[in-house]
Amino acid sequence: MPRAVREQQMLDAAVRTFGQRGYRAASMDEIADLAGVSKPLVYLYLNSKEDLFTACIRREAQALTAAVRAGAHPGLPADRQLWEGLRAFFTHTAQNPDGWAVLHLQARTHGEPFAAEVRTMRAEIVAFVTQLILVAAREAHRDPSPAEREVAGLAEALVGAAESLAAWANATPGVSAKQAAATMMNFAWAGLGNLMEGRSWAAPKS
Amino acid sequence: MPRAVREQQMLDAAVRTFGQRGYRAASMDEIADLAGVSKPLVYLYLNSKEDLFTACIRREAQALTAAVRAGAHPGLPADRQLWEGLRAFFTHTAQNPDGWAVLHLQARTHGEPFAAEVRTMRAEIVAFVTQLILVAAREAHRDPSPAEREVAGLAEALVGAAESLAAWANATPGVSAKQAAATMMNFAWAGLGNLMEGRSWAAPKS
Amino acid sequence: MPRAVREQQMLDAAVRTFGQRGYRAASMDEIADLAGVSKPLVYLYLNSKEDLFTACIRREAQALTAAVRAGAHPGLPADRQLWEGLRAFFTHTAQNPDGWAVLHLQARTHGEPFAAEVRTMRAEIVAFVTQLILVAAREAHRDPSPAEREVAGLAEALVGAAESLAAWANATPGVSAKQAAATMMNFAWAGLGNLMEGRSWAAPKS
Amino acid sequence: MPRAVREQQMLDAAVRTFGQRGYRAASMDEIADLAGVSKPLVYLYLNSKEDLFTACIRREAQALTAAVRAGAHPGLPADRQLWEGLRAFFTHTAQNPDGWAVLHLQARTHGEPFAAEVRTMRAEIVAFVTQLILVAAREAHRDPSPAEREVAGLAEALVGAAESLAAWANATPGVSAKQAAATMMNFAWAGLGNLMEGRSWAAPKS
DNA sequence: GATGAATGAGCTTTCATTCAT
DNA sequence: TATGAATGAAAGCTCATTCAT
Repeated sequence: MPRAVREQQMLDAAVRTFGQRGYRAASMDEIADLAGVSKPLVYLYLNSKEDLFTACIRREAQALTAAVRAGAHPGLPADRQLWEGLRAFFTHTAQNPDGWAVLHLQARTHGEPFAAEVRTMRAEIVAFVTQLILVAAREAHRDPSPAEREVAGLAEALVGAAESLAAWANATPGVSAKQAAATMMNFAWAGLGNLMEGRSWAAPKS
Repeated sequence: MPRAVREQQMLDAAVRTFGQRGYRAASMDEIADLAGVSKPLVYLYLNSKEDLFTACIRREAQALTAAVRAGAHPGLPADRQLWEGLRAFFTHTAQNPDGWAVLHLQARTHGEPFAAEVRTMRAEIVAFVTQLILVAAREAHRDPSPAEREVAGLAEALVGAAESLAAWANATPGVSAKQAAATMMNFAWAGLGNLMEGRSWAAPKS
Repeated sequence: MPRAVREQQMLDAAVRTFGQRGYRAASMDEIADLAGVSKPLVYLYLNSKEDLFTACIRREAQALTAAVRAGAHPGLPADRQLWEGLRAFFTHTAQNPDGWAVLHLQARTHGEPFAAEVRTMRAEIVAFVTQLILVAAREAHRDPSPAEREVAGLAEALVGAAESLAAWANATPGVSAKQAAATMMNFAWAGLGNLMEGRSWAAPKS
Repeated sequence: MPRAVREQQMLDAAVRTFGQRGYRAASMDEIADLAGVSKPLVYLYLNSKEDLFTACIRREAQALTAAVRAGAHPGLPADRQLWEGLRAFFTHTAQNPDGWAVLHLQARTHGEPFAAEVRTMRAEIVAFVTQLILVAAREAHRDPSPAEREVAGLAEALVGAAESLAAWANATPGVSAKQAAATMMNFAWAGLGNLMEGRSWAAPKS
């Protein structure tokens, strides 16, 4: 059996095991068994548990960002792009729960080589959202364009809200990807709209 | 040294170790060392690694919800309550990064006895926010009051956004708890305001 | 509470725990708890686990040999003495199962300081039986008296058979001490009787 | 080195260690050392200390019963079968003192998973002896055949006596298996002979 | 006379990793 | 390309034992 195929089988088994058991609790034995190969072969192809986990994170991160970008076509208006991106995100996470668990839970929880990997992916998504917000600001002829830090914070909040809703949608029966995306839009777009118009909530002086 | 004091020392050490290393990677040896006691004493007082971790989660969850509730005084108008609750939340998480890591990352990542513990706490906070939204709807004389599922989704999104911002604020130098709270309010309040007035973003057909 | 009384309570607890759990599996914690005292007191009175176990063995050995000797009055004819000794033996072991477990199982199984203690007791009983056999030989005017080694072997066999029957009687409902003793007499006395008369089973050559 | 061979080496080491130290006092470290392998290999092949001990018991029980049955050929008259069985028994126990210690002392002393294993083997031997006694009764044209419970008790006593003599023969220099068997026959056969003829020792009315 | 507080040492078990083939 | 055989290192947990009071 060709190496590339075997490797994908191993990564499949690893994502499933890491996603369900966690990085430390997953054993190379179990992964090799699930992949239907012997342990030395896993080491031959993927070097070490650390490298294997990193490979899982990379593959799943790639798949997720690809899905989101594929949803949001550059030509559309900003709100439509956001809407499509969110739908793609919720759909992908619902269909790849183990991959999502690896990215959202496991990779961030197990320290440095891995957290960085996820930060990179997350930064990419946050950058995508940020740019969307700036496009929207331009579309609304907002002048001057909003402060960078403010936009960064909003993008973070938006992504965090989406992540949280993904978990909620997965756990709550009867909530579809589309509904989750609609909730996100309702929640976020108005707040962003206010930003466009330069209004903001007035913090009390306390 | 009296038992109660020692127990708190142990919990301090455990929260720090679990927060930084994760549940599996943290060793009882390291925790005992950090607490300045021998391992058997940790077992004598706290029974097992599992029980110790659970005790950490409970203590930190209690502290966090107490802080949030102490911030939001029931007499105030809803937006003010939300604002104060958010400030308390960001302040607490900034001051207890290890405790926050235990609750937000570790406890959710390491399976069933622990995840349930955090779900309980999170449900409490989500319920608190939900009720705040409903109060706001009443204050705005919204009629009929919004659908339960819709409110639940928004509360989830709001809490998720706040969790995400907490991590961002901790990691980004120069972002204060107050600023994080302001970002949250800007992000969320207008969206909620739209909800109050019955408006919503129109999802495209497809 | 006077020391002597406390000590007996501790020995009671220890015999029970050692008898049921075994020497290694019994923990000083459990013994102290069962005795209703704190662990340091057990050490103050009985020094160490080894000494405590030895004290248990001695007390139970003493009680058992005393019971057997009390049954067999020196004045009676030899068969009657044997009969009474056996009855006393089966009665005592049935009434003190934990003590009997300590002597018969635990003490012999856990190596040298302890096995010697039981060998001493057993030697005493074997000597008693041996002497009984010799008395019987004299009563039967057997001349010359039987070889020492032969008698020793028979006594060993008799004691072993009795020990085995004790376990069987304890485990089989409806078998009384008296019935066990009768079985022993039927089994043993005739064999001994043959010995008295100088007859023996002819081993085939080969 | 092939697995089957290694496993036997491990069992050899384990029988020796368990026989001399006892189940609890024997450490897996010592067993692995004595077998000339590392500890993980012992676990890989034999699972756990409990399983290892059980495997020892089973192997030794099998070997002992096989030896006894191989000695007593079904065609012979009952007394001759008994004689040969006893010789085989004493020979085997003398040649495998550690295995005999495992069966006779350790397995019975350390509680339930193990004691049952030995009870099974012992029941098999007692059944064999019982059947021998019944055959003898038939050979002697005894009518009616003796009561079941009586025979069971006698078989228990006989086996117990043999077990005890085995220990004695092992501990007393200069006592051969043949001599031990002769002592047993002298002790037991006459008693059984009385049984055959319906005679019994008359218990005093107390 | 009695105990709460504390520990050094040791145990069973698991796991990532590597040879030799 | 693929694996059966093997291990160093470490982790969770328990226990007999001792102070200080």
